[in-house]
Order: sequence, then C-alpha cells, then structure tokens
Amino acid sequence: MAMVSIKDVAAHAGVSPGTVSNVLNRPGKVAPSTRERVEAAINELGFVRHGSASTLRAGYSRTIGLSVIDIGNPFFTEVAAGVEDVASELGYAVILGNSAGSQDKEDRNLRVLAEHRVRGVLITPSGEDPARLDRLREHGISVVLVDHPAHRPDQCAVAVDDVAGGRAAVAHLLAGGARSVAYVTGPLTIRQCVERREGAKAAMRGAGLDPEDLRVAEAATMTARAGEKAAADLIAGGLPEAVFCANDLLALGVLRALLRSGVRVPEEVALMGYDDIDFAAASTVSLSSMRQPTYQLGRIATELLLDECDNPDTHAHQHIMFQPELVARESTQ
Amino acid sequence: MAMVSIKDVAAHAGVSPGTVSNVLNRPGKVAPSTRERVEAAINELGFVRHGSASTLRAGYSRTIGLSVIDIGNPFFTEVAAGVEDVASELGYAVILGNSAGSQDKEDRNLRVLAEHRVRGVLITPSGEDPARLDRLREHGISVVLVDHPAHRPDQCAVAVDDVAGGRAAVAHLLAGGARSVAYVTGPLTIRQCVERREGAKAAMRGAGLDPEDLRVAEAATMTARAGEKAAADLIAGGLPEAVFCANDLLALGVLRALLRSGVRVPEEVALMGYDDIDFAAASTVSLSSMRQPTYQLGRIATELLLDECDNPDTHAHQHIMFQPELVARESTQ
DNA sequence: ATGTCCGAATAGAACGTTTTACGTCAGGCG
DNA sequence: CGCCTGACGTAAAACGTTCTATTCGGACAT
Repeated sequence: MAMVSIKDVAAHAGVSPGTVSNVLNRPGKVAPSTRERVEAAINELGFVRHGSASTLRAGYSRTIGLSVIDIGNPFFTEVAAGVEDVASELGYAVILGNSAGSQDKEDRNLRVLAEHRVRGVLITPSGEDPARLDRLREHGISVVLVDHPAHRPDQCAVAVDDVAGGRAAVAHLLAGGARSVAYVTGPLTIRQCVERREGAKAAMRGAGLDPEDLRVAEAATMTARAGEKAAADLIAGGLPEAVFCANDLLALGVLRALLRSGVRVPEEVALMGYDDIDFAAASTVSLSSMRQPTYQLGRIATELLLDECDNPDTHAHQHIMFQPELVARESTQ
Repeated sequence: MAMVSIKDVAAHAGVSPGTVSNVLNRPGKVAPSTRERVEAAINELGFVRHGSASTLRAGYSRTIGLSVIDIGNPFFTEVAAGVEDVASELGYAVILGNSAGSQDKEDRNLRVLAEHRVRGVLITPSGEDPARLDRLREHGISVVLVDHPAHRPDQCAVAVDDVAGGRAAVAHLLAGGARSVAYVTGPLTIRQCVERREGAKAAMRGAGLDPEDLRVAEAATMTARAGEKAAADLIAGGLPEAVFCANDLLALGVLRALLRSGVRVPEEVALMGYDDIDFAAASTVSLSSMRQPTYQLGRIATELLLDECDNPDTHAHQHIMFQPELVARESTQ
C-alpha cells in the first residue's frame, strides 16, 4: 500500500530523481557506479514506475488498443494471439475491446481507448464509418485496420481478399456439381459478409448462372447458434444443393442442424465455411473452408502499428492484401 | 493532434477547471445552467479526459487486468467474454495478458499491469507461487483468482471442482465398461491437470481398481496438436479401453489421431474431454465432456473484483466453487 | 595558472487532472 | 439588521514522472 516513488529511490541511492529517471530510460547516460547504486535501491525498495505519471509527462504511453468484432470467434482469438505476442515482445500492453457487433459498444470502447491515450489502435471495424476512426487520428492515435482494406492512403491496413475468397468457395461448390447455392451470412452491415457475397455472385456469373439466383439467408450474429437457425429456415424453404457460409461458426451450426434433420452432407448438400478455424477439420463431417493467415494478420498489423508509432518519420504506410486459400474436406466430397 | 484540456473547456465555458472536473465527476454538485454550458463546451471542443492525469491525481484507475493461460483456448475466451461484458458495463477497461503457460511471460504481464496501476487483476495463475500475487496486493491491487481456489482467506476466488470433475469423468468411462484408462494431460505444473488426475484416480479406487494403473501421458501444451502427438504415443504403447483428456482441445486432437489410425471411437476406445467447449458437440464423433459455467466464471469473478474495488469496506471476500456437469455424447456411446 | 570543454548530475518546471480549503452570494431566522 | 447556513464556484496545491536548462568538477590545452 505504501507506494514507493522515484523520489524515495533517489533518496535511498543518494541521487536526484532525475538521475533515477535516466537510469530507467537511458541507462547509457549515467555512470556505471551510480547506475548500480540506483538499481540496487530500486530492487531493495520494490519500486515500480507509475505508468500514468510517465504517460502524462512524456505525452505517450506504451499501450495499444485492440478492438474486435467477436472475441468468441476463434478467428479473432488467433488474431489477438498474434497481436499480444508482438506487443508483449516490444513491451507494450494491449487493451482489449470486444464490440460484439454493436457500433455503440465499439464507440464506447474507442472512447475508453482515447481516454487512455493509447499509442495506437488495431481495429476490425464493425461498420463503415471512417469518421469515427478519423477522430482518433485527430487525437494523435495511429490506427491500423485489421482484416479490412484501408479507408485512406495515409493509413496502414492488413486485409484478406474476401471477394476472391467468396468466388473461390462458390466456384468450388459449383465445380462439385451443385447448381443451386445458398449463402448463409452474418449481418450485411459487415463488410466481409458483403464482399464474400459479391465473390459468390461472381463465381455464379462465371459458371453461366444468374447471380440473382444466389439465395441469401442473413443471420443476426455469426455464431453456431445463428447458423442452426438459418439452416432451419433453409430446410423449411427447400434445400439448395450447396451452402456457402460466411464463416465456420455459421457453417458448423448449419452442419449440426442439417445432420439433425437427417440431411446427408455432402451427398445431399455440399457445405463450405470460411476462416478454416482449427475446429473445422475436427467436425462431424470435416468442413471445407477458406484458410486465412490469421495469426499473421495480427502479428503484421501490430508490427506496422508499432513501427508507425516508434518511427513516425521513416514509417511507410502499407496496404497488405493476403489471398485466402481453399481447403477441401469431406463436406464438399 | 491539438490536445484540448480541461482548462480549454473551462475557458470556453467561462468557469474554472475545478468546475469542469465537477461536471465530469459529480454532476450533482454543479448548478444545471452552468453544467449545460460546460457540457456544450466539451462537445464543441471535442474534449476527451486524459485518463493518465486522472489516474495520477486520483490515485486509482478504471482499468483491470486479465491474465489467462491460453487465449487460444475457447475456455478462456469465454471467460474473457464474461469479464469484458461486466467491465464494459461498469466503464472499466480490460488489459489482456496471455501467459501462454510461461511463468516468465506471466511475470512480465503482471509487471505491466502493476505499472499501469490497474485497479485489480483477474488471473488464472499458471503456477503455484502465491508470492508473486501477494506483491501485487502490497501495491494496493486487488486480485481475484479465476478457475483457481483461493490462496488465502482474505481474497476472492471463483473455481470449479476439478477433483469432482475428474472423478465424474472417469467414473463415467468405467461405468461404460472400460477397465483400462489413460489420462492425457497438459503440463503437471498446472493445477487443474493435477486435480483432474487425482479425481480420476479416486474414481478408479472407487471402482475397485488400482489408481496406479491410470496411464498418464503428459503433453507439453493443452492444444489439439499436442493431443495428436499424445495419441500417437498411446497407440504405440498399446491402446487402453478409455481415454480421459484434461481438456477438449487435447481430446479433439486425440480423436483426430485415433480416427486417422483407423481406431473406432467409442467402440474400441471411449473418449472424454473437459470444458465442453462449443466445438465438442460438433466434432466428428461428438465428444463427451465436463461442462463448466465458463462465461459465468468470468462474469462473477469480475463482479467480485469490482465490488472489492468500489466498496472496500462492505466487501466480503468469497470463495465460490462451482460443480462441473457431465455431458455424455457419442464418444462414450 | 587560466580558460575551455565535456561528462555527469541536479534543480525545477511542466504534464492534465482532482481535491481541499476557501470565497461569495442569497435567503431564512431570530 | 446582523448572523448563520447552504449552494456554487474558485484558486491553488498536489499526484509521480520526464525534460530542459543549468551547475559542478575535472581533464586538458595553452
């Protein structure tokens, strides 16, 4: 409870507070003998630097924010693991915000991050309103978009080509012989969902089908439970020959519901997910999916962000676009 | 970039900085007319409070730390979701730390949390060294243990009875007719792994078997990949009639490896996991598991922590112990 | 000896809040 | 009419760092 400050350390080591600060921040600037004395005092007293005071005076913190759409989704979990690894390597702390798909919650989280004067923010925006992010930039907070293309040129972004992914997925289903395809998607306010749909339509067009024939079922959230519900609707409305889901969680839900209703996968309905989370390979009928370099997404985004923060002058903004990779498994034969 | 401070707001509204602070923190203390004026100024200037300055002067922050063992494990993800929900409801930010099973990394994370002067810490400790946590307490940081029994009486803890869980799991396997049981576990430095093993032994004893006959295979991490490797060893050494895994990730890995080797589950080998993550029900052979109130664990732990922080005098420390629940599925017939 | 330069350490102001102690002004009461 | 009280505001001192002068000794050249 008895907070020991830099002053106490200074007194104990017989130096001035400024010297202690130097030992902490540029140990090269202080003579070895005094440095040792100060370090001894630090250990002896159990001093731990007051980050807020430091942030206040120095004008910046060693903290970044991470705002994701759904922390329950293994996709984001793996992104977070990449972020956390890099951040912790470089001595940064990560403040986590889960928007749970709600713009309101995202706004609240961003506000908290702004109050904390985080150095930068990694965000997978849940809507399409660049203005809210620009406001952060006005406060001197760098922003890197994760799994989202850049809003503007003077900004870093790391994304995966969702149109290509949607196209590849549906092309694969069509190549398997399906003629009618349903697209089970999350909220169409989410960019990924829209772009994967566009890709799906492109694939149909490419196969000489009418893209308008793509049957779209929109689920309220991108969870397995929502997938089950969507599948029930699908069954009620007459089954298509193939189903493409906007992510694996939805697909696993659809799969569960289909099997429970006695529908055979892939014999009666072929099924594709997206993200290739670990569990896709382990499911009842192993799930075909589109693999994304998830962990890398987190790592690279964080490296870009911290480079932008630590080397603002030499930093070159980058827009990185990965290509997803099709992984065929039992659910598409 | 032009930081607007409380002073600017004060000037703009024609009041003193103290009054602005009052509007922010105890709006009741200020006359409605001036309050409106100040609020208008705040919006007009786009003022956002400097959290570090606030923390520095007030002596406490609205931030808590969450340190987990493996953010990639859906168990912890769900805990984190519970934590995040409560924290964000009460206006607290959450700093995430992933110890990845390493004491070193956990130490680093705790240090970062201490520097940030977080109000409290939620932690699933990865080892058994209470001293490191006591050091936090000395700095006035409350600690609540998550998925771990209390180290000491004057401390909150939320746990699940792992011995009972291990016993129930193995009892279920034995009831299914198995006579030889293997236990696939994570590092035995992890308490949960040890206690589930003790429960498993107790179940064998209860069935008139020698607990020493429990075959223990220790994996380096608690992931599906490690489970696959452990299963390979198991196959090489001669298969038991039943396998109990310390968590579902390991079990999914074991399942994958067994099926790939042509071993039928549950006919040749019965299999139990632990945690009942969402994906357990969706796997190739749906996985029997021990369900824990995961999301609740996170919620309740956070509520206890914030109560301890916000009402230190009326707060009563609690040791909550949930009972896990057996969920039988195909993998045990 | 004197001046110069350099490394090493220091004093003290600043950072943006919160808080304490203190004014000020009305209104109510004897 | 004087005094007390309460409601509102304010001024100014903190909080623990970092940073910008500035000082202080020596070593060295002249």
